[in-house]
Amino acid sequence: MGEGVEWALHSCLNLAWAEPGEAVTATRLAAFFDLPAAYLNKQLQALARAGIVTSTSGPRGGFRLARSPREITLLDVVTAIEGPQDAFRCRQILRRAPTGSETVDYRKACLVSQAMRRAELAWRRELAEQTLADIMAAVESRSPRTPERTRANL
Amino acid sequence: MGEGVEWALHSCLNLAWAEPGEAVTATRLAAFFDLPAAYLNKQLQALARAGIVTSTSGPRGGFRLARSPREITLLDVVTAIEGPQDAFRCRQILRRAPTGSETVDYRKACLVSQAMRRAELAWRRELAEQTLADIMAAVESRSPRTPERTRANL
DNA sequence: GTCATACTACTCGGATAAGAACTGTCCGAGTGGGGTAGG
DNA sequence: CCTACCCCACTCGGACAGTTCTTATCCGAGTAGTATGAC
Repeated sequence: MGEGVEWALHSCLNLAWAEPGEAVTATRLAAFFDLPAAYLNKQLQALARAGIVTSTSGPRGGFRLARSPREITLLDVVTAIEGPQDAFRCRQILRRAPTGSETVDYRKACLVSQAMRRAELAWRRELAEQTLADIMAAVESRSPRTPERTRANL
Repeated sequence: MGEGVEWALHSCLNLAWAEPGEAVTATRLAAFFDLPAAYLNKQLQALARAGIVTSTSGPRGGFRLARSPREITLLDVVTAIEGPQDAFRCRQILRRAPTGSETVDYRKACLVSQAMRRAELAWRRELAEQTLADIMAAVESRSPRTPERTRANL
C-alpha cells in the first residue's frame, strides 16, 4: 500500500480541524508534516477527483473538505488514493488449466478468489465503519488542544 | 498485492491433491497453469522457507506439502509470499509535525495507524480462519472429480 | 552374477536483467487581489 | 474621492524524471538413478 494513504488521511484530519471558511494550500499542509509539497499536492488532487475535497486555484485558494467529516469514511480516502480495484485481483489462473473452461468467470467461480474477496470485504467494512469524525473525536478526547494547536501551526 | 499469491495458493491446492508420497516439480505445476516455470519456482521457494512445503532436489524431486492441508491457513500462504509486514505501514508522519514528539512511537499511539491496523487484523482473521482443507472440501463438493483429474493432469 | 564406481540427467537455489509502479520534481493555465491612472 | 483597468503573485493541475519493488530469466550446486566395468 502506498505511502500517500497516510499523508491523505492526516491531511484530511488537518483540513477538518482548519478554519471552516478557509482553504488550506498543499504547501502549508506539506510544511506541517515536513513532506514534499508537490507530491502531496498530487495526492490531494486524487482526493479532489474522488469528491472528498474541493480545490480552489489562485490566491486565497487551496483545499477544503467537500462535506462533513461525519460523511467521510476511511475507506473513502483509501479508495481515492489506492484506486477502486482490490488488492488481490484474480487473474483467472484456472482458465488455462486442463481442468478449466474458457467460458467461466473464475473471478466469481474460483473459491480461492472468493476467500480472498471475503477477507478484503472484512477489511473494507472495518474502514467503512470509521469516519473522520470518529477519529477526530478520539483524538480530541485524548488531546483536547489538538484543534486549536493544529489551526495555529497550519 | 503480488500475483504470486494466486499462483502459490493454487499450487498448494494441487500439491494437496497430488499423490501423497510423490513430489511435484515446479515445471509440472507451471505447465498445469501455463505459467513461467522459473518464476513459479521462486514462489515455491518462498513457501519452502516459510515451512509450508518441503523441497527435494534431483531426479524424482520436487515439492510436497510440509504438513496436512488442515494445518495450513490461507494467511500462512499469503504471509509466506507477501512477507510479514503490514500492507499499511505507519511512517510516523506525526513525529515531524509541530504537535508531535520525537519520543512517541506513533505506530501504536497514532489513531489513524490504529484504525488501519484494526482493518488489517480483520483481513488477517478472515484468512487465518480458512485452511487449505476447507477450500479443498468446498471444491470437491462442487466438482467431486477434481482430485483425480488434477492428479491425471499434473 | 555381484558390487563398486563413474556418469548423466534432473531439480532446486540463488544470482542476474527487464518492466512496472510508486515516489518525487518541474513548469504552465487560471485566478483573485492590489496597485495605478483616469474621471 | 471613486472607479475601472491592468499587472502580478499565488495556487492548482498535469506533464516529466528518479527510485524501489515486482516480474521474469538464466546458470550453477547438488542428487538420485543408471550404465559400465572389474572381480
